Order: sequence, then structure tokens, then C-alpha cells
Amino acid sequence: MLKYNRLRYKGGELKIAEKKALKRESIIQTALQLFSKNGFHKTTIPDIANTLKMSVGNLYNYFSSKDVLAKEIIKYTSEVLGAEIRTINNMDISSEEKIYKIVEVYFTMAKERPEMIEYFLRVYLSNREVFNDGCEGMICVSGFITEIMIFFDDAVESGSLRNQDFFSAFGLFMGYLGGMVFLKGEDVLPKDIEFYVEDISRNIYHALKV
Amino acid sequence: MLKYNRLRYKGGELKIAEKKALKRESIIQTALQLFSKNGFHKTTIPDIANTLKMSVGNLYNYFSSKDVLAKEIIKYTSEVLGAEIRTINNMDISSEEKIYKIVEVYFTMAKERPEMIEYFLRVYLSNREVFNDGCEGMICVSGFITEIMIFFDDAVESGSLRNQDFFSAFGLFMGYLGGMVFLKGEDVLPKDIEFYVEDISRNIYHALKV
Amino acid sequence: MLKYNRLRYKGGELKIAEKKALKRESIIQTALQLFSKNGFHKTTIPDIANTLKMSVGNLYNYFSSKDVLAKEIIKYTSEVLGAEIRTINNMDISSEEKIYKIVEVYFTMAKERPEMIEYFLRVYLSNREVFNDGCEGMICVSGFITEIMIFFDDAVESGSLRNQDFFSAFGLFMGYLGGMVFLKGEDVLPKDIEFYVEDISRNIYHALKV
Amino acid sequence: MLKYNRLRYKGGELKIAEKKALKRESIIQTALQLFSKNGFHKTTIPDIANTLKMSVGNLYNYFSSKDVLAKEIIKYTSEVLGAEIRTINNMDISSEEKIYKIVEVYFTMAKERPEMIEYFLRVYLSNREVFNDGCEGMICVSGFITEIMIFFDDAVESGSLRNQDFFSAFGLFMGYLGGMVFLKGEDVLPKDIEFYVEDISRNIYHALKV
DNA sequence: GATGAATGAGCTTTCATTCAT
DNA sequence: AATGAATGAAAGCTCATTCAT
Repeated sequence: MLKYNRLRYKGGELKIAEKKALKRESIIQTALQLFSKNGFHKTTIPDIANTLKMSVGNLYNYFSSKDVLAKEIIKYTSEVLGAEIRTINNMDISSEEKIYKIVEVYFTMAKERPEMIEYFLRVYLSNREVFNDGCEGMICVSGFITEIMIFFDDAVESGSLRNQDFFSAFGLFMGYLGGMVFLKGEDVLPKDIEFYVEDISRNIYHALKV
Repeated sequence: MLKYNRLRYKGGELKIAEKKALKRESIIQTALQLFSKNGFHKTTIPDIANTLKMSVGNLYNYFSSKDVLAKEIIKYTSEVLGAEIRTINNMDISSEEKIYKIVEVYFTMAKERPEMIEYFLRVYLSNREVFNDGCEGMICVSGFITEIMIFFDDAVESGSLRNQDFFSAFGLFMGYLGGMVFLKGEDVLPKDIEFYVEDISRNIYHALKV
Repeated sequence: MLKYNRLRYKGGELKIAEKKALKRESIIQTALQLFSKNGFHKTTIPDIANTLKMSVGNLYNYFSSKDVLAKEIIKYTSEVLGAEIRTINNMDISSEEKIYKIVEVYFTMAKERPEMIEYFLRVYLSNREVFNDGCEGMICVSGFITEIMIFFDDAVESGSLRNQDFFSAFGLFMGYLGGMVFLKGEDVLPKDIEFYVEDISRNIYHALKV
Repeated sequence: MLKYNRLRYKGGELKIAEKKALKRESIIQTALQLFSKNGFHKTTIPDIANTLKMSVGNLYNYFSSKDVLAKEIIKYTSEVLGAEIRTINNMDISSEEKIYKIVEVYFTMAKERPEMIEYFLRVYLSNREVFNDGCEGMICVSGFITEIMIFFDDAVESGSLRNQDFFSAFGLFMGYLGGMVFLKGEDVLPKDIEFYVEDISRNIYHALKV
């Protein structure tokens, strides 16, 4: 009977599934913003539901717990960031230029969608107990890590960057960029974040080049 | 510092003040450990009191709120770290060697007293609402920042490091080192943290040198 | 009974009524099992609907509330048990033999369809607030009580059982048999429930005989 | 220091511990009444706290969860009932008289403290999921069972009751008496519960005697 | 200074029921 | 008849903080 319905109401059903997917994403977006702005523990489920003008109970039809929601968000965020870097990886430019573009894309995102970067810093980084179960060993951020790894391996292979332990290089990217965004969030940077693209991409390049 | 107090004060009533200072510090130490291990929100005041075998009520005689305690801890931690770097700043060695020593001291601390570094990452970094009031603009970590600033200014003046916006350099130190310790905490580093001293101090030096 | 309906009604629209009756019964069966196994409050309407692969909304087309469903089930269960005893009542055997058969039938049901007996113990017995309105004074289990009453009156009239307050006798049947099934459910009985038929029917007979 | 305090304030401390024990018992009493009257799931922790004019939070200082409270109550109830029967067991009277007294004591309690018996029927019997963990195999009601077992073994040894599987006899006591109290609770008994002592003790004796 | 019982607001999560489709 | 997203009140439980002793 289900099959029958599927055939019969194909258009209708698809619209429903689509609608649900859209709502799911809108929950992710809203929760991402609230978690980033107010912290994981200070953001309540009713906060999220109210912002979305939906009921608490219904929110649980989409995500079975607050923790599950937090994990879906980090995956989502990691994918988005990873996709940006993938584009750069696929460009036919020098490693130095790629570094510049990665820093640029990261800081642009920190400016235009600060919640995405801040989620890393303020939610993922510091609520180990939430992500321990299901995100062990950074698998929930593999979307992002993988692209940095590809960038680094390519650059080493092409002879433009020194060969060293990947994590030494990864820590530089992740930590340096994250650190700058943190400073931005603390309002201590004397200049706009984009001002630093030049300095920082040069520093990174010098740190890693052969 | 404790030793210093002991020398300074003599007599009966001063011993009481001394005793109180000692207890105050033991609370800081214990809370530091628990906050770092379990997170700020997952650590309760009763948790801290139980660990110290003292009553909750009495704990409040030393710190008027959980938030105040958290702020005292970040200052304390920042002082300890800052003192270590001050020692290095006062050495008569090259900037390159200083960088090496700073990285070394940081990673040694991450290994021997991981709670001090993790407090930065897991508590200070991500509970803005707690530190907003009283620690604006990173004044509670000025003990650490100041020393990095002195190191950097000296090195620029001596002509060994390139002159650039201080925060570009500071973000590199703070972010890179913090990032590595985070990776260590996530258990993703294939080698012991101390293994990375060589790589990372070289990377930092190359990034900043003239 | 279902078979009977099938014979009685013919034609298209009647088939619909038949279909509805079938579905109604399947809901009762499923809910009976779930309520018995997991308890009334731990069984949710979605649980029942999912097990039946039907929607919650549709389930409400058959039973207007969870409480109504629970009441229908106790009536159904009582009818089934009553029917079994009715058969025994109609047999041309001694009261002693009837007691044996009643115990036997009860324990066989406890073994083969444990949910029917457990529903009495775990749902009906303990959720007074659910059955208060509509099942006052045990009218929802009259199907079962009536047959025990008929058995007892016949036996007294025939001179084989002592004349005493009906409830003294009824409490013995209901309580003793129910108690044994409870012990079975708690897994404390050293032997299979059927082993006890002999003992228990003898005990009951001795308790009640003239 | 603790030791010191204990010596110093011995009187005071004992009073505090005593006070706590009293409060603990008052919680048990109140929860027992509410659980029995309204059912386990329909009684909320706020209900209990309000009745006691204490705060919800403080109640949790005495019992770590609703389930734990329920288990403490069944142990308590079982002890009280067991103590009553122990007294009878120690009397120098015939088994027949002991049966009479057991039934009498049970029905008296059902009349004067109905919540104790009803707790067995309406809470313990039917919320398996609550008692599963920690009360397996009826260990939480062993206070009661043990005394029935002692009564039965003594009576068999003295030659006054037939030797049979203990559970056949235990089921008779527990089920029959419980069943009668259930009927009382349903308000279907035409006479006062005490009226049935005579009938029921005779029935039990006849059921079990040699 | 020291104790820990007490408070109560606030959290996450559940679920019977409704209703637009 | 059938669907299942949506509602929202209410549950169990936690915890920073207070205060009488």
C-alpha cells in the first residue's frame, strides 16, 4: 500500500520529504547561531524552538537529543568549510597562492558567517563530553581535515612545502586561524580581520615552505 | 609565591591569613583540575567541595561565586604561564632559541600539568558569558600575553624577527600551541607531544623571522 | 467470533465493516501485548501504532483515547477467559474436576498467552485511575466473574462445595491463580507453571469443599 | 578536624543524624500513601514534596531518584509486615490459630494502614520496570516472604500442614489475601473486610492441612 | 570559619492528542 | 480511512546559592 501511495502521490510525497529536509536544515542553522553566540549549555532547547517559532516537542521529531543536534551541526559546519577548501585545492595555482586563498576564505567566513567558525571554537573544542560519543578522534570534522590534508600532501609532493608530520602543519592552520578568530571575537584586534590575511598567509607560507 | 608569603608574615594572626591563602590556593588547584577535565558546566560546586573534603558553604567563604572562582583561576593560570616565559625572556639567548624554549615550556606544561593549558582551551575560550564581566579584552590573561609581547618586541628590536602587527604574531603562538594541545587531548597525535617541539619551533621561527 | 461475522455479512460495504472490525481486534491484540509487557504508562500510542505499522492518527479512528483502549482490552480479555470457563461449566463433571480444569485452563493460558493474564495483574489491577470511569465495581471483568459465580453457585447447590460468601471463594480463585502467575513472571518458581496444577487445584478443592 | 568536631558536638551531631533519619522516614510514609492512592506514575515528585512542605531539590538529598524511593518503600513495607508475622510465628499456638492470626493481622493492616497492602498490589506488583533493577527475584520483599516460609516450614515439621512445594502455599497466602484487599479497594465486598477473617482463615487451613 | 540541609528556578525530554492534507 | 507533523503541558532531576546552627 505504501508503494502504491508512493506512485500515486509522488509529487506530493517528495514535497513533504523536501519540506522536512528544509526544516531540518533550518533547525541546524538556528541552533548553530544560538550555540555559537551563547554557548552550548546556555542555549536551551526552548530557546531554539522559540527562535524557530516551533514547539519543543516538534523539534525532537527532527533531532532526538540536544547532543545529537550538536553533533549534526559540527558535521554540517565541517562539510561547508571543507567544500570551500576543496574548491581551492582543485585550482591550478601555486601552494603559496592556495595558502592565501585558504586564509582568505576562512576569514571571510569568520566575517560573514561568524557562527560557523565560532562553533568550532566555542562549542566543539570545549564540550568534549558532548562529542565524545560519536565524534571520537575528530571524525565529525573530517570534512575539513581531509581537505587540509589533501592540500598539504599535494604541496609536499609538488616540492613546494617541506615534508613534515602532518599534524605539525595541520595544527598551524587550524590553531592559527582559529586563534585569530578568537581574538576577533574578543574584540581585541585593532584592525578588521581581513586586514590580517596578508600577514598570516605569509607567515604560514614561510613556516611551511621548503 | 607561597614561600614568599611565609617569609613576609610572622606571628599568630598572620598565620591565619596564611592558612586562608593556602586553602584559597588549594581550591583554585582543585577547581582548575575539575573544570579542565569535566568542563565548567559539568563541574558543580559540590563536586569541588567534595574533592577538597570541605563544605559547600565554606567554599563560598573563599569565592563568592562559581564565576568569580573561574576568573581567579584564569588569572592564576595566566600568571604561572607568564612567569615561565618571563624566565625565558630574561635569558641571554637568541630569539630562535627563545622560541624553542617557549614551545618546550608550553608542551612540557601540557604534559605535566595538562589542566593548566586545557583550562584555556576548554573553559576560558568557550564560556564567554562567564568571563565577559571582569575579564574583558583578555585582561585576565594579560600575565601571559604581556610576556609574549615583550618577547616579540625585543626580538623585533634586536632585528631578528620581522616587524608586523603584534596580534599576527600572538595568534600564531597562542593558536598554534593551543591547537597542538587540543589535538593531543583528542588523542589524534601519532607521537608524544614533546616530539613536536622541534618541528613547531622551527615553523614558528620561519614564520616570523626577517 | 470473527468467523461468525464473516458468515453473517455479505456484500461490499459490509466487507468494509468487517475489515474495520479486524483491524480493531488487531489493535487490541497488539496493545494488549505491549501494555502487558511494558506496563500501561511505559507503552505509548506511537509504540502501538509503529508495531502495527499504522499511523497514530488512524489509531485514534478506532479508539478515541488510550484509556478507552485499555478498557476495551480488559473487557476483551475477560470475555476470552470467561468463555473458557463457560465451556468447563457446561461439562458434566464433578466440581472437583471442574476446579482442576479451571486451574489447568488458567495456567495453560498463562503459558501460551501470558499477556492475557498479565494484563489483569500489571494493567488492570494497578491503574485504578484509568479504569475508574467506566469500569466501576469490576463490571469490565464481569465476563470472567460471572462464570466463576456460576461455577460456585452450581457447586454449592449440588452440595459439593460449602456455602459461603461468594467473594471469599472468588478471592481464592482470582488471588491464588493470579498470585501464581505473578510468581511465574518474577521467575521465582522452581518448576514450570503447569507443574502446580495438581497442588493448587487440590488446595482450592480442600479449601472450598463441604 | 572532623574527629574533633565529632567529640565536641556529639550530642548535637546525633540529633542531626536522628533528625535526618526521621525526615527520611516521613518521606517514605508520605510517598507510600501517595503512590498507593494515585499510582506510581500518577504521583509526581513535586506532589510528594508539596505534601511534605519541602522542596523538590531537598527531597533528592534523601533519595537519589523516584525509583530508588519506590524500592526503599517496598523494603520498608515488607519489613513492617514481616515483623507482624514474626510475632505470630513466635507464639506458642497451633498452626490453625496462626493462620487465623496471620489473616487477621493482614486484614487489620488493610483496614488501618491500607496504603501498606495497596502498595504491594498497585505499585510493586505492576511496575516491573521500576523494581527490576535492584529487587530481582523478590529480594526486596524477603522480609515478608521469609516469615511466611518460617511459618510454613514449622507447620509442616510439626505435622499439622501437608508437605508441598513452598510456592504453592505461598501463592495461596499472598494471592488470596492480596486478592481480598483488592476487592475491598474496588468497593465490591458487601461486608467489611474483617468479616472475612473467619471464612478465609478456615479456607486456607483446609487447603493446607494434612 | 565551617557545616550541609534547604531552596526553587530551570533544564532536557516525553507523549496523548489534534488536524491539515 | 489514513498520515505524521505539530502542540505544549508536565515530568524527573540538577545545582548555584543561602543561612541557621
